[in-house]
Amino acid sequence: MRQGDRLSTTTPVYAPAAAEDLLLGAQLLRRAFLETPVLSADRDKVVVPADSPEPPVLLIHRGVAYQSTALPDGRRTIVDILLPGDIVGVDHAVLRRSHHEIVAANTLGYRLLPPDKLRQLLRDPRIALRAMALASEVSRRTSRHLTVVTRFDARGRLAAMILGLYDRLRRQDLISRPTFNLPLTQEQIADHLGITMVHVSRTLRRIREERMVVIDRQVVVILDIAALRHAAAGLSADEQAAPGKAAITRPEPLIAELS
Amino acid sequence: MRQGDRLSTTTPVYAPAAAEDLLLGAQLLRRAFLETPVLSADRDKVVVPADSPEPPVLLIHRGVAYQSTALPDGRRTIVDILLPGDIVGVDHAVLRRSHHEIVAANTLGYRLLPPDKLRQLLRDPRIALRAMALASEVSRRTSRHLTVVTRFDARGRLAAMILGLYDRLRRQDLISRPTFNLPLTQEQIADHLGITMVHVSRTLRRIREERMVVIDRQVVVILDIAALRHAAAGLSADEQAAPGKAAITRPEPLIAELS
DNA sequence: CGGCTTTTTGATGTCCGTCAATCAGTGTGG
DNA sequence: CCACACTGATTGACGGACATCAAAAAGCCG
Repeated sequence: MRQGDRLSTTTPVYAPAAAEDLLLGAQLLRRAFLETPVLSADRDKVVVPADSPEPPVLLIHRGVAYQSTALPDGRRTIVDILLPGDIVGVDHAVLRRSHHEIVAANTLGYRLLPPDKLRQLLRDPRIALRAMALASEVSRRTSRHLTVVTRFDARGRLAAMILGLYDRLRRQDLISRPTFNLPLTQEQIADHLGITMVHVSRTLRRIREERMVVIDRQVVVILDIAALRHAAAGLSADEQAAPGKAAITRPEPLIAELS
Repeated sequence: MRQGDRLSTTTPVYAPAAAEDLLLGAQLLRRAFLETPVLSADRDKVVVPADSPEPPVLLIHRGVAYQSTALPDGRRTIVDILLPGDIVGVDHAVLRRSHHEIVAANTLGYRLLPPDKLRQLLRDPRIALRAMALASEVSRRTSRHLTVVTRFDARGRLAAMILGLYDRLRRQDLISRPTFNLPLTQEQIADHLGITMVHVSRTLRRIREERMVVIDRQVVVILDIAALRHAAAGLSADEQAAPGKAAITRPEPLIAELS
């Protein structure tokens, strides 16, 4: 199963009539990225500042980043978490300024495409379709997160977050077992879920005691994925990514590198 | 000031290099819509069901609609509120199924564009750019709303909602004074802001007593817009839409029809 | 070993949810 | 024209989930 299959069969969310073009568009866009060098950023480094003019599009190659917006009172919201393979900011093709800042959560490898280059690529309708699909995916993720944050308590939010990350990592073939690396501090998790750091800590303890998930030192181990899905119940369960109940053996995590 | 100017001067959010194409794309897309008949839906009518296959794109012509997702336990989240002039669902060009359902909040006039027709239009790079811009605008609104909902208390959320609607209506030239029609029940407002109906009622009373905003029977009258902006402080204040302090004279509201 | 960040835990308060009853407005039909 | 039903809004009492404040413990690194 290579890149192509993934798009058309494993995630059948796209219109059949557009599938072929989308596939080609994805390849073309990827090719354009591959002509750019892999850049690197350390933890907490701001890769794309907020309000930066002519913001680039980026492809996460390795590591984790997040998009955030700051409020004048010093608080912030982490709007989205970015994983290897994610393409962020396709809308930068049309925007004068970026809305969010993009920050490396750990050591990050990424590629940049300047916006005029992207605009040029978008002249190809297949790439344009692909860009729409990428934008749509982000938008779907955001609105899902919105639902989580408005309707779930801290436990449900945590469950939904972990499950969401797990499913995304699975879909990208970056992990095969229910355990992975999550390079976020509890404060960052708090800023993502709209609760306080203190409450994140307490809630983590709770779900650990429930033998649902163990999160220790940025390593996530899902113990009972059924319970996890139950706790995050009601979310469009995508497609059930894992067929059977996950019985973990040894925690041997870490997010793999993107090909 | 007609349609064109608005895009380039009144809302200078788009990249200069793309401005001209965006403008043309907007015109072309609009033209395509204008070839379709104006349909009509009554209050509470589901215009686009959730999960509907081959979902169309729509242009709101008159009235207000909202996008929502239901949870299995019967609760729902109203993700976005749609006003006259809004184009919703450009990502339906690539999706096999719609994510949200779209419901008329009051008597609604709208136009539909089937997805294959949109795909065909997207072959024109200018329209593709315009579609990206539309998607970007929705995404910006959603993430702003996410920030509001995660960081503000009920009073702040209400303030942000009212202010957001006010600014959008102003920008579309649908109102000129700080008063407008909001055809949502308190329960719908609650589902949008992630609080309960009961608490919406209490909070409305509170901001009324503070002489900030009066909302009675679906008519919103902003009494002190400075206080409102202060209560919703910290949001990217767009451009300050109203230059001076709004001193209302007579409440004479109602959302105008789109040309 | 300091000095730093990150996590943990306790005590206390509050915003908001839940439950429940009442009220106002609108429409319906006898 | 007045019951009647129905939806939407209002208000009170009470409890709980989460925030805040504060301090200490645990990692981490030079």
